[in-house]
Amino acid sequence: MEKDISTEEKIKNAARKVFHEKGYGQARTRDIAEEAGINLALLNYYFRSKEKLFDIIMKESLQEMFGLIVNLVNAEDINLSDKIDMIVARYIDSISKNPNLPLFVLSEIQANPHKIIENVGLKGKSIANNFLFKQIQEQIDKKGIKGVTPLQIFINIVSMSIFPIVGKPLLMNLHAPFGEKEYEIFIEERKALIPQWIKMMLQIDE
Amino acid sequence: MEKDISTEEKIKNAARKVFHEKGYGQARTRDIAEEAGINLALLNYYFRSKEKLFDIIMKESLQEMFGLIVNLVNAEDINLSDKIDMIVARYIDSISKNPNLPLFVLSEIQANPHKIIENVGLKGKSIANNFLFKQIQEQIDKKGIKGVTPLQIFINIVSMSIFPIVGKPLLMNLHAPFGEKEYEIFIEERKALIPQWIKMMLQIDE
DNA sequence: GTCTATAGACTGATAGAC
DNA sequence: GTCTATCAGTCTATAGAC
Repeated sequence: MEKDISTEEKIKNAARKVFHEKGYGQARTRDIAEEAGINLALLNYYFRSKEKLFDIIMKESLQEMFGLIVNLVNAEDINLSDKIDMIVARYIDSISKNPNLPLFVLSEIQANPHKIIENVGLKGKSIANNFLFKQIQEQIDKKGIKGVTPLQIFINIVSMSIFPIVGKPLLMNLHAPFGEKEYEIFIEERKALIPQWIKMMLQIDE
Repeated sequence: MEKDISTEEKIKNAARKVFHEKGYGQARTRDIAEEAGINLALLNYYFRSKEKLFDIIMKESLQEMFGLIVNLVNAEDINLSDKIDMIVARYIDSISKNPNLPLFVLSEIQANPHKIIENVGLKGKSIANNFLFKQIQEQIDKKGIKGVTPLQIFINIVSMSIFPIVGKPLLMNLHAPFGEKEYEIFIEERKALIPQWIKMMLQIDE
């Protein structure tokens, strides 16, 4: 199935998988080479070093994690209620397909905050002053909700969507009996529940 | 300030710090020894190997993360509303003091699920059927709330409390201008807001 | 471009003196 | 118990053949 893609792409796919699973520290270039079905030397031929390969994967991973909802957040032709539905659905679907992504990004930043943020280009970008925040603020003002900011609501959306997926192994071991099937149902239920809860917080009536 | 504690304790404190920051893979035994102010050989004298030392720290970390609220969750003499307040406050305070803890635990489980769960004793324990879940279920039944389970609510409490602390570095870089001071206020606000939101979900009137 | 073989650096762990 | 010195293994990276 990966017959017609370039060697470079094969290595990147393998690197993404291994880095996401093990993290930079525990990932071995040999693992990546083996996973890609090529020789170790070839990895350095294409990417010069483990670190350079990592930087590329990290940059793409950040893109993957935030690019997901950037369009949605900034869209001016979608009303707040629909937008909440769509952000939750998109986050849960996307992270479910790539469950290691958030923990990879977050823990690498924790292990090496300066490097990731400076070298991989995250500096200066801001999520404040986007259209979604404006829509939330309008709703807060309209209903006279006290003490709530758009950022708080946004963090709630992200928290409630991502955390149960990030914590899947923990959840499946702590809440027995909880098999794959039960977990899937649990997440599917959340896809409907989270928007309801967010709208409750913002007093959006449907 | 650490004059009267044993060498063993000094090493454990150093190990906890280094492991929590860097994770197992990127932590070096030499870093731990230096942080503890002792020689590398002494680390192996007390703990035989990096892995054994890690297992001890991981066991304690899990204890730290869950032991926190076990008493609270099982307490039969605290009503649901107060319990929600206390769980949120305790989680936020404790994780704020030890912000690397959750990501350390979660990402090590991700990197090595079998090992952590089997070797470090997490198997068989269940959070279902505790008194908090019973209290939440009663409230759900009483109000006739549809489609919501105690587990969903519990995950919401944990998600909304932990995630903003875990994601602090990201948050502080993505939502400029956001300094230490602003972040502290943001978290302090959440301490009051999260219980309100949870009670909203459960239709608890105060 | 892709391989084998190996250099060179780092890391965990131990031997042995005190 | 604590140290210095060092080994043995592993890892990244490269040289060089094809």
